[in-house]
Amino acid sequence: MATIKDVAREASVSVATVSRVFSGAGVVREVTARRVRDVARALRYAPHGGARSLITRRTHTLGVLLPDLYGEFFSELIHGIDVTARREGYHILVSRSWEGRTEIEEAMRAMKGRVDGLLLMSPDVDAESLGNIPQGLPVVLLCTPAGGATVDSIMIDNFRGAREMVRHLISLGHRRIAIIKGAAGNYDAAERLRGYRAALRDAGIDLDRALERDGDFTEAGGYAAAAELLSMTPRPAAIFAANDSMAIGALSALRESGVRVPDEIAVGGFDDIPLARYMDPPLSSVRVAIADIGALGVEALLDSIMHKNGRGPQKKRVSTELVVRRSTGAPYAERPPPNRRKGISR
Amino acid sequence: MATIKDVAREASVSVATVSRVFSGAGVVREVTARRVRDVARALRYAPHGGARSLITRRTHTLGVLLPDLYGEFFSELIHGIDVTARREGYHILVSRSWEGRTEIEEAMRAMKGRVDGLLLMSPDVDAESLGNIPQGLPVVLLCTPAGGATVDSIMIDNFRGAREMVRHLISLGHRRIAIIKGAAGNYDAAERLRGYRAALRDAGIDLDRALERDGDFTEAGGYAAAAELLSMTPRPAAIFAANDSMAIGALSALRESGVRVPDEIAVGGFDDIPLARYMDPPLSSVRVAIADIGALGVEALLDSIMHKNGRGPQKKRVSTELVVRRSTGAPYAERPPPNRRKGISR
DNA sequence: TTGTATGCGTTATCAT
DNA sequence: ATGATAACGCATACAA
Repeated sequence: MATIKDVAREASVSVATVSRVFSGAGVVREVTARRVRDVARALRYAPHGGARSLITRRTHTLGVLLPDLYGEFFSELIHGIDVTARREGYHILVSRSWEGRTEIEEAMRAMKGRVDGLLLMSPDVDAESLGNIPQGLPVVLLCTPAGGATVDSIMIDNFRGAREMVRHLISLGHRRIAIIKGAAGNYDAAERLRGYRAALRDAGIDLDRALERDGDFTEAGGYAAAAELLSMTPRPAAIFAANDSMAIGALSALRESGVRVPDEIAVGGFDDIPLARYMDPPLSSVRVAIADIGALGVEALLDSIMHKNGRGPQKKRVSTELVVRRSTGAPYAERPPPNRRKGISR
Repeated sequence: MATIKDVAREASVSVATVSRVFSGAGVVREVTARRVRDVARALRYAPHGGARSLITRRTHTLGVLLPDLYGEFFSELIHGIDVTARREGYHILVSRSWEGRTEIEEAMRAMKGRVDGLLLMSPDVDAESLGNIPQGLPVVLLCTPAGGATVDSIMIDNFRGAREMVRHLISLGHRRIAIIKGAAGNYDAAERLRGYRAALRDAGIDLDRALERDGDFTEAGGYAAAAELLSMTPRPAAIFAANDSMAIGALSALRESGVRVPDEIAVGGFDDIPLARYMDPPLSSVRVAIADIGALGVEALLDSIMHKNGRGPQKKRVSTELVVRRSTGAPYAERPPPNRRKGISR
C-alpha cells in the first residue's frame, strides 16, 4: 500500500510537495505536479483518509445512529440525509443504535474520531446519556424528545397532523371516532394522541377512553385493535390509526368482517407511506416529509460543526399535510399515477 | 476534546497504561484501571478512532458504494449488509456512487484509509476502473458484471428466475408471451431477457421481437409498454415484466383499458417487492432474497480482508423463487397476512 | 517554488 | 505491572 513517501521518492520531490499536489493547498509548478500525479497513478496511491483527518481535524463524515434501517421510513430518511450531506461534500457513517442507553453511548463513542458530528434518533436516549457523549462532538436529534437536553433537534409536527386528520373526520359528520394508538412510551405516538384528543375537545365531543385502543405501529397490532373496535356497540363511525401500517392492518380486519370502508366506517392513517395510495380503498393519511427531516438534520449539524461556539440549541419542526383519499370518503377514486421512482432493481 | 495524554496526566499514569485500559490488550492492575476509567469518564474521553486505526491498520468499517439509496431494493440491501456487518463488529460507510467511471473512482479513493474493504454496486464500473482502486483495498462486487475483473462478486440468478416465471406462464397454456425489458445496458435486465427467451425456445415457441418491448424499470415505463402491447393484434396472452415496478405500471394500463387480469392477460413481475402482494390482483413475481446479497457480500469481503493473500476470486449467486399469485391465475385470493414488520414511524 | 521538521492521538516495542 | 519512545501517514509553519 503506497504512501506519500513512496510517491515522493519516486517523483524525486519531498513529501510536502506531494501533499500540496493532493490537498490543493499551496503552489506547485505545473510540471512538478504532473510528474507527481503520474507517479501516484502508477503506484495506485491515494491519500490515507484517517491520517489526513488526524491533522486537519476534519473527517468530512457524518455519523448516523438510527434505531433500525428497515422499511420505507428509514429508506426515505437516509435518502434525505444522503442527498444533503453529499451536496456539502460529506460521507455518512451509518449504524443502527443498539438497545438501551449503555449500548447507544458505546456506539456514540465508537464514532469519536471518525465523524465530525452525529445525527441521532433513538427512543432510548435521554438528557443524561447525552451528557456522556464524547465532549465536543456536535449532535442533532431526529424525532427524539430532547428531554431538557440542550442540543439541536428536528421533530415531526405530530400534534397538528393528527388534529387535522381528526378534524377532517369530524367534518365528515362523524362523532364516535376511535384511535389506534402508537407504541407505548413513544413520543410521536403520544403527540398524535394529544392531537386526536384536542380535535375532539375543540368540537365539543366528549372523550371516551374505550375508543382509545392500544397499538404498536405494526400491521398486526392495527388488525387486532380494529377487531376489538368492531365488537363494540355501538361501533365507532371512524378510526384514526396513529400510523399507516396499523391503518392497513385495520383495513384488513374490516374487509374480513365485511364492513364497507368508508360507507360504514371511515379510516385514516399517518405518515402517508407509498403503500397508502395502493390500498383498496386508497388510504387517507397525513403526509410527512420524511426526507426533509434528514435534510434539516444535516443542515443543522453542519451549521453546528461550523459554528462550534454556542449558538443556542435549535429546535425545528417539519410540517405535515392531510391527504384525503377514498378511505375517508374522497368523492372520486384516486388512481395511483405512474410512479416515476426508479424500480427496485436499480 | 480530551486526549489520551490528558487522561494519563490526570490519572498519574503513562499514556501506555491508558491505552492498555481502553484497548483491552496487555495487563493493568484493577485499581489502576479503575482510576483511569474514572478520570476518563470525568473528562468525557473516548479514544480517537482515526488515530487508532492509523497504527492498527484496521478501521472496522466497510465502505458501501451504491448507485442509489432509494426504494425498497436498497433498503433491503442495506439492511442485509448492516445486520451482517454489525454481527462481525463492523460499521458501514455508505455513499451513493456518482455518475460515470471517473466519479466512482474518486469515491473509491475517498474511502482509502477510512474503510477496510469495499462493497461496490454500479452499472458504470468495469475491469479498467477496478484496476484503479487504491491498491490493497479488498472489493466485492454486488450485482455488477465483473467484466473479466478478478474480484469477488455476488449476483442474482436472473436467468433461472426469469426462465421459471416464463415456464410458469407457458404451463398455464399461454404461447403469445410478451416481455417488458429492463433498462438498456443493464446486466440484470439482459439476463432476465435471456431467461425469457430460453424458456420460450425450450417450449418450441418461436421468438417474436415484436413481443419484446423496451422498458426502464419504472412504473411509467411499464405503463407505456403495456399500452403498446394492448394495441397489437392479436394481443399477447401474457406479459412478463422484468421487474415489479414495471409490472405494476402494466397493471394500471390494463385496468384502465378494462382488460381483466388474469382472465384476458396474465401478468408476472420480478423481485417480489412488498407492494406486489397488495396489488389488485396480487402480483405473481420472482422473489429475490435481496438482503442475502448484502449478507453474502459482507461475508465475502470479510473473508477477503482476513486472507489478503490470494484466494482466487469467488463468484456467488443468490437464487430466486417463483411466487404465484392471482395475476397469473392462482386459484384463490391470497390475502396479505398481517405484516409483522415494524411500522414506518420507528 | 520547494524542502525540513514537527505534531496530530494512538498503539507497539522494549525497557524497567 | 508500568513507563519511555518510536512509529503510523499526513499537513503545515518555517526556512531556503
